[in-house]
Amino acid sequence: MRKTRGMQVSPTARKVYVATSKIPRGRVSTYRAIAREIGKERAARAVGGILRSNPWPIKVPCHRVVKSDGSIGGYGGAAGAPRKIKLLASEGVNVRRGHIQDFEKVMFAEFRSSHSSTKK
DNA sequence: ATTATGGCAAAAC
DNA sequence: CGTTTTGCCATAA
Repeated sequence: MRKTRGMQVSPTARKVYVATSKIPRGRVSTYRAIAREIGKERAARAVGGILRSNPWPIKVPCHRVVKSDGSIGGYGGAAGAPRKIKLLASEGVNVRRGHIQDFEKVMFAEFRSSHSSTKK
């Protein structure tokens, strides 16, 4: 993502937004997967909090982030869920009874280019 | 600095 | 499957 003049977020938040932006259209990822990607495996909850105050609702597709059990998760307030479902549906991801259909197939977690960087 | 609060998760029932 | 703990971490107040 390009740097936005005058807008600054904490380093953690920045990583979250960057990772989220990598989720392709028609796929979804999870709060936990993102937490792992940013190097804080147990910060799934914090990731949710960060996405909640997403400064770039369009550039950062926070609607593509769901819970690790495939259930829909939140979006905006309690009234946001239906909106999230609709957005996903418009990208080809369907939701039934509160969870993502074929979750395992649309799940995305390969943020880093596949060449395993086992060490750094 | 300290406390409270979540767009969560895993385990225990 | 569902609900209830318990743990975790970044924010907001």
